[in-house]
Amino acid sequence: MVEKSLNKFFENFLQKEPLFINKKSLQSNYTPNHVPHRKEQIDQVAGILAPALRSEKPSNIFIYGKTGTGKSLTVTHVCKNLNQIAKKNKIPLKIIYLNCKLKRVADTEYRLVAQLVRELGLEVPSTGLPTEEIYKLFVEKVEEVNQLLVIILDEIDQLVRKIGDELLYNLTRLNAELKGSQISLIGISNDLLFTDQLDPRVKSSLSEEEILFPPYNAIQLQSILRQRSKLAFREGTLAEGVIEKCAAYAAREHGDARRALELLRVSGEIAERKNLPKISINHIDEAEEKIEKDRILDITITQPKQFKLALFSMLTVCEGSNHKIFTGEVYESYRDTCARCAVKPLTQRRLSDIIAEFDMLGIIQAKTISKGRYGRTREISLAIPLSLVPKIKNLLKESLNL
DNA sequence: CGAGATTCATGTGAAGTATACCTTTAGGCTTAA
DNA sequence: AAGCCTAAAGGTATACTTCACATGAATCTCGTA
Repeated sequence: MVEKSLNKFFENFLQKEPLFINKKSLQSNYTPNHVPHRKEQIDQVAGILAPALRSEKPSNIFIYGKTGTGKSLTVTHVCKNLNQIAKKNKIPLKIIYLNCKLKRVADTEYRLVAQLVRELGLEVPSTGLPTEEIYKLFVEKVEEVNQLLVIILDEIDQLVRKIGDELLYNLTRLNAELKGSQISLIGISNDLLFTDQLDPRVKSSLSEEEILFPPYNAIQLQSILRQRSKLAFREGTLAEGVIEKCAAYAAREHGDARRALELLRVSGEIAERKNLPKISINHIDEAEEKIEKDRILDITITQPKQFKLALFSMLTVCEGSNHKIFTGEVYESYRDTCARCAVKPLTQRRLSDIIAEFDMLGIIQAKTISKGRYGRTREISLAIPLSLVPKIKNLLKESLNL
């Protein structure tokens, strides 16, 4: 019985005209052949990197602009082309892209360099070696072939905020040790004021060239959406005004094109699931909710155990009280939670750091305040919709065996 | 009444510890000459 | 004697703990008007 209805469901699914022709073109890692409204920046990046084709070291580049202004896209687009030409003409050129905020991948100096070595095709242990040694391995591996190496460090601001700018200094200094090869760095930052916090030496060598990416305006966003949706959807799937609304939503958030595209894609998925032939304006609101929800759920389930416990405690305390909550309360609740699932609790010192990390992730907002006679603490409030709290708590409960 | 001292709860930095993993080295065993 | 394997020794990065000091405004204290 069940089998039969399931069969039918899949049959129907197959017969249905899909809304999407090519969903990939709306996903955030997609690189279109043509990048609109970024001609100037593309030319700049290309101009700076071009000497690589003559085996001269290109200047380091520092790129900044808000999220979704096409920074990564532009750079990968240029590099893709550069790589093709280099390959065709047998020019030794290697381009490595690294996202620095990935937890447990590139969030410390050791791990970042280790990751670089891995990209060059050499397995290295996750811990145990001196950082010096890792640098040495890296240099050796680079020197194996006389080549130019372009390293793209995305979201570099997050990394430096966490571990300082020494890493960048070391990287820029490596060129002095290299004989046949040379390294160029491309730093990408979402924080416009980031360079101010850098050591002047690092700053001057990292930003030999600087490129600013301004936000897209609503008109530009619309044209981007049109271009991509032509690839992604069957004709006539978009109701009147859908693109305009997506663009408007994204323009409201400092012209974030990534968000606009995501809105469109998720709207499409929602419509498809509902068996509707068209995407309507209402789906966009649903999509916005879903995106936010997915983002938060994704962050929560990928946290390490102690972080989950801490989050669970914060949610519990927040639920139970209507005022802003403080570190002390969270810690008490956290200890209870630990006791319930037989985990040895961390110290308050450590919890304090964990809370600060959640603040960075944007799950909560934490502000240190002084309550005068009653001490000093963090004032914590949730940065997620209240309606989501029970769902997250359940998820956490499950994964913690509570 | 107001200036300055006090106080509280926790932020925060530095140094120390536990753990998991790494390489090196020394000793013991086997093997081949 | 040379080669190979193994286990101990000695090293590192990372997550965490311990210790000690810093913070900063509400509250208290006490001198003065």
